[in-house]
Parts: sequence; C-alpha cells; structure tokens
Amino acid sequence: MDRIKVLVADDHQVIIDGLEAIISTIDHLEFIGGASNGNEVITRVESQAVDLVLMDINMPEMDGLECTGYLNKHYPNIRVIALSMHDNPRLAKRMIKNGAFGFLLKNSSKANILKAISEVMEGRNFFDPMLMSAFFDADNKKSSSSFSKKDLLTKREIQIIQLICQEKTTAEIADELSISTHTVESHRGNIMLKLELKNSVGLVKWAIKNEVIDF
Amino acid sequence: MDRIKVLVADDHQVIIDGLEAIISTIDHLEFIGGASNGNEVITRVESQAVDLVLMDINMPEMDGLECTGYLNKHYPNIRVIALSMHDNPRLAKRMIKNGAFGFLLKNSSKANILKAISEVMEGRNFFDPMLMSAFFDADNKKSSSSFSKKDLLTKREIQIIQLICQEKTTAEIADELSISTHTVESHRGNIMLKLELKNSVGLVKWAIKNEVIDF
DNA sequence: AAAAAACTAGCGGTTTTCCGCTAGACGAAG
DNA sequence: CTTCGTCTAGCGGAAAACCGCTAGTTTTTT
Repeated sequence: MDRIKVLVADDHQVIIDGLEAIISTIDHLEFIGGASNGNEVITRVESQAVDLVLMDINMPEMDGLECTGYLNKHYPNIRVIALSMHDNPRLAKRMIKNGAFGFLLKNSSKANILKAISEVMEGRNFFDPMLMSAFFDADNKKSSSSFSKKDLLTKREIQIIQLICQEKTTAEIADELSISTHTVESHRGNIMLKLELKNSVGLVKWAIKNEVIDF
Repeated sequence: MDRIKVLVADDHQVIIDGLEAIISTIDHLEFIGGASNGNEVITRVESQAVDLVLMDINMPEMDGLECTGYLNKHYPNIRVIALSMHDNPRLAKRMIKNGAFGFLLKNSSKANILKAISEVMEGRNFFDPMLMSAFFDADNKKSSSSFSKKDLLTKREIQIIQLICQEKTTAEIADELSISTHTVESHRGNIMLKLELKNSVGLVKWAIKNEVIDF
C-alpha cells in the first residue's frame, strides 16, 4: 500500500510545522505540504494527489467548514480531520455534517493524532476524547450546580408535564389518568406558576433541558 | 497498589458472566460479584469494599440511573461506568450527570472495556467510540441521506417556527414581522399541515430535532 | 410571457390553553 | 391533633391556538 499523503491546512505556520514533525515520524505517512486557507487547499488538491487533509476550522479566505464541504462534494475520496482550538461540540457537529471524518483538538497528544489518522483512513470516525468530555460536561455544570426548579414539582406534576409533552390535550390527559379535566388544568396552572413559564412551548423546552422527558 | 474491586450490575446473567471473563484476564482487576438490580448493588457496597461498578441502565427494582445517583451521593469514591445496549447520547448524558465516569455499549470490544476501566480509575472519562459516532451521525443521516420535511418549508415558515419556539404569540410575531395576525395564522396552519403536527408542542420538538432552532 | 410557488390577508367558528379563585379529602410531619 | 403539602374538583372568563376556506399580490421558475 502506498504511503498516505497528508496535507495540513492552518493559518499558523507553527501548527503546520508541529504536525509535519509528528507525521514525519511515521513511515507510511507522507507530509506533502501546508496550506494557510481553504483556497490554497483547493488549489493543492487540483494539482496533486491528496489522501487526507488535517483542516483547521478558523481560517481566512475560505474557512474549514466551507472547504470541507467543497472537498466532500468534489473529492469524496479525500478524508478530512477537523482541527480546532476549542472543544465545541456544536462546531464539531457541523464539521462532521460537512463531511469531516474526525475532530481533533490542537493540544491533543501525538498518540491521539496518529490514532485519529489511522482510524479515519480505515473509514471510521475519530473524536478527540477531550471533545467528548466537553460535550458531556457542558450540561453538568448548568444543571447540577445550582438548585433546580424541578425540585419544586410534585410527582403528579411531572407526570402531567410528560403527558403534555406527548402532545396530549387536557381532555386526553384527564381521561388517561382518570381524573377530571379541571384537575389537570389545576396542575397545569401550578406548573406554569412554579416554573414561571408563559406557555406550553416554554414547557416543552424546559422539560427537554431538564430531562423530564425522553428526547 | 491493591487490585481494583469490580462489581457488575445487570439483570442478565450472561452479561455478568461475560464481563467476569474479561475482567478475570487482568491481574490487577478483581471481579467481586454480580447484582441484578440497583438494590442489590446498594446492599453489596454496604457490606464490602467496592472500587468500580459496571452498571447497566435498564434494570428492574432500581434502575442504573437512580442507583448511580445514590452511589455518587453516599459513596463518592466508587467509580461507575454505565452499560447500555443503545447508543443513545442523551441517556449517556443523564448517566454522566448522575455521577458515572464512563459509558460503554454492551457490544463493545474487550479492549475498549479494559481501556474504559483504566481510564476511569485514573479519574478520566471514557466514552465508547460508537456512542460518539452515533451522536454525530444522528444528524448526518437525517439531513443528508433521506429527504427531510424541512425541505417542504419556505424561509418565511422557518422564520415563523423560530418565533413560535421563542414562546411568542401570534400577535407578537405579526407585530415583529409587520404583517397581519391572519398571515401568521396562515403560515402556522401551513406549517402544521406540512409537518403533520397536532399542536405547537409537537412543533417545538420537531424544530429541536431538526435543528431549526438553537437549543 | 406563462406558470408555479410563496407571501399576504381576510372571515367564521371551534377547541384548547391560560388565569385566578375557592375548597374538600387525604396522608405525612411536626 | 394540627398543620402542611398534595391531589382532587369546580367555576367563569379571556386569550390564544387551531381549522378550513377564499383570494389578491409578489416572487421565482420555467
């Protein structure tokens, strides 16, 4: 099998040099150059064979997002691994959506970088473990730290919320619980009051955020 | 350093046996038994020292979610790794929130399982790579491959949806867009028709799933 | 230029939600 | 035993959403 031709795209020369150093230590990897923006990447792949692009997301001229989308469309055989300073799951999601196979943080270990390359070249996805932690921790801090309005609610109220979120009407809920519609209305009112919500749209969003309903 | 005492909680004996086999191959791991539900886990940790629990999420009596929360509160030194059949990121999130340090799929490789144990015992998080793929792929499939009802909607309709999801009333939306309330109602009606939804509760959920609104 | 799609606006009517208030029954906690 | 919280139930009224239908104007596509 031929050596894997790797192109590094980043607007900071240091990053390119650093990755070159790492790539060069491995026999079956071949560093074929750097690009400082998306346009340069396009020019490069038009003139020479490229197997893999390590792509920074934040670049001038044409950013990593757009460039990855272009490559994915016109050169589907070229694999892309996204590079980013920030452990932002949303950003990662968008890159993956645009065709990237992996996501690496710039301060990732050499081992991780090489692992990512091999995984991706074998057709699998690879996501930086730090990114995962960031993704899962994100909500941790928001919900676990301070007190939650959820504690104000009774079991019955939680139950009513769940049914409302199943798109059921008051009448349907009353029927299902074998209580009167008045009671359901009463619960609904108390819920709105406790959670300081305006309408059921807000209620659904609250329920999802606080994981009162499966979603 | 002492051997790591591992307890496996799952309501299927096969799983317990399988994990015992894997654990037993490693010198510094000690399989100390199985539990078929959350209550048994509690009883166990009360009577003997436990370092790590591999915890199934779906169990009778007391499920993994609740049990993990309990352990986290009363036995903060006991590490928990969640086990699940399903690669559901939301479920994973909830387990992490309740104090689990890692998340493994039941069909994960032996290598992954051992990796998870070592990572978690060293205080880091570990998430099954398949889980990550599931998380990122989820939207891939929805948006790229098959058709989405989203394509049926016009820009204006998307805009209306976003405003509805901001808990705005028809009157407020009309005002903001400088159009009549009738027009907004008209759009709303068309949206409901196109998306085959019953009410605005369903609309919010659809909007979140299809990333029409930030969440 | 013609056709199609999108945006606009209106009307009448029904259903559902939202709001505020009262109040009895029941069990748990003090 | 009394108090508190919860669940239950009711009422009246206002606001908002939902439904179905028509129809003119503008924009886009063909």
